[in-house]
Amino acid sequence: MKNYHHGNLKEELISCACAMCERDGYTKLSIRSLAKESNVSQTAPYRHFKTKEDIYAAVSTDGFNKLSKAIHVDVDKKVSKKQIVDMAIKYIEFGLKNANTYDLMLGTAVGNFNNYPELLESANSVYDNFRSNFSKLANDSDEVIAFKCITLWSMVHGLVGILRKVQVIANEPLMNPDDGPMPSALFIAGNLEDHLDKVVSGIIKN
Amino acid sequence: MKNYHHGNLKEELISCACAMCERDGYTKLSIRSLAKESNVSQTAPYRHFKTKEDIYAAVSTDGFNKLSKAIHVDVDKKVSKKQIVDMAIKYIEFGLKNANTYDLMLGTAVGNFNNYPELLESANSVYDNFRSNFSKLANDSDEVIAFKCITLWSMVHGLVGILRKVQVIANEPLMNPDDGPMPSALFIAGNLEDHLDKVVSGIIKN
DNA sequence: GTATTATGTATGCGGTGTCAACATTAAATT
DNA sequence: AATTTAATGTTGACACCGCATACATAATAC
Repeated sequence: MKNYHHGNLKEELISCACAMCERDGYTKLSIRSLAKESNVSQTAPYRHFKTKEDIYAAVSTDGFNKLSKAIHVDVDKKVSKKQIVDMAIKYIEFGLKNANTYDLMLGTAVGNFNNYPELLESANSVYDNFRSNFSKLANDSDEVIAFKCITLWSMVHGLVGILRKVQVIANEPLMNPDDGPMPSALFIAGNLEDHLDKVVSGIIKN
Repeated sequence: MKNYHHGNLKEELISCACAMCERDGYTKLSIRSLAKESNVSQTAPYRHFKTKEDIYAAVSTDGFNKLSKAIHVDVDKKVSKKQIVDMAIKYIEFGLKNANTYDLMLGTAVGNFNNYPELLESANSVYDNFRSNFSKLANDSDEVIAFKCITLWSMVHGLVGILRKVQVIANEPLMNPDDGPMPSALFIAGNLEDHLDKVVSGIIKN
C-alpha cells in the first residue's frame, strides 16, 4: 500500500499542532483532531508523542524559539536604553499577536520543563536575550543583572496578561475618564513606548 | 425519599469546586467528579450551572473577592508608599499561595467577564483597590492614576507568573552566580520587599 | 388541595486520552 | 540477497468527559 508510512509525520504533527493551538487555543486541541487534520489514524501521533503534554511541549518549544528570535537584538558591544525598550515592545507584541500560543508557553499545561530538554533550552534562550542585553547596557554584577532581567521580564509578561484581561474586564474599548473604574488596554497600548521608556528607566537606575 | 432535594447544593458545589480547583488545578475539575464529591447525580450541577464555564466563573468570582480582601488597605485620607508596597506583596503572596485558582482567575477559561456580572464586579473591585490607593497617594489626574495602576498590576501579575516559571525553568532552587543563566525565584522572592520598593518608587515618579 | 415550578435522577450521544493487539514497511544483520 | 528486527502505521476498546433529553420528586403558589 502506498503511503502507509507517512515519512515526515512528526514534523507535520508539530506544525499542525502549532497552527491549531494558535487558531483555537491549546485547550481545544485534541490528539484525535490533530490526527485527522494530518490524515492519519487517531492513534498515529502516539508513535511520536507519548502524551498530550509532549505535544504541548513541542508547540511551546517552537513558541519560545520564535519569541527568542523576535526579541533578539544583534549588537556587539554596547546596548542602548532604546534597544531595551525595543526588546520589551517586541516581547509584548509577540505575546499579544500569538496570545493562545503564549498562554501555552507560560501557562502550566507543561508541568516541568526539565522533562523536555529542548523546551528548557528554548525558554532559557529567551532569558539569555534579557541577560545579554542588560549586561551590555551597564557594567553590573551578575546579581544586579538577574534582578533587572526578572523585573523587566515580569513587567512585559504582566503587561501581556493584564492588557488582555483589562480588555475583558473593561466595558469600553477606548479610554475615557468617564467610562468607569477600568482603563482600556488600548489606552496603554497606544502609549506603550512612552510607558516602557519610563519603566525601563526605572529599572536601569536600580 | 429523604434528601432527594439537597437544599443547599449550589453553595456546596461552589465551595467544593473552589477546593478542587485549588487542590488539583482547574483543568482537572470535571462536572462529574464535582457531583460525586457532593454526593449527587452527575447531572445535578446542571440545575445550577448551565455550563462548565459557569462553574469556573463562580470559582473565579470567589477568588477575586478573596484577592480583593487580601490586598485591601483600610485608610481614610493619605496612603504611603509603604502601603502600596504592602499591597503589592499581598497580591504576590495571594498569587503564589493560591496558584491554581489564580491561574483560573487570570487565565482564559472564562472567556468574557461581561457574561458574569458578579465576576466582573469582583474583578473590578481588585482594580479599585489599586485605584483607590494611588489616588490617595498623590494628587494625580485620572489618566495618570490609571497608568500607575496598570503598571503596578502588570508588575505584580508578571512577578507571580515569572517567579513560578523561573522555578520551573531554572535548574537550581537557590540563586548562585555560577548556577547558570537563570536566577532562582527564591532569590527574588527573598528580596521581594526591597525589589518592590524600587519598582513602586519608579512608578510613583511617573 | 391542586397546579406549577424548582430541583433532583437515569439514560444516552458524540467526543476524549490512552492502551493493547495487529499490519506494514524500512533498516539492520547475516 | 534473504531474513530478522525495529519503526511506524491501523483497529478496537476502555473509562472518562460535557451536555442534552426525558422522567421523578418535592417545595411553593394559587
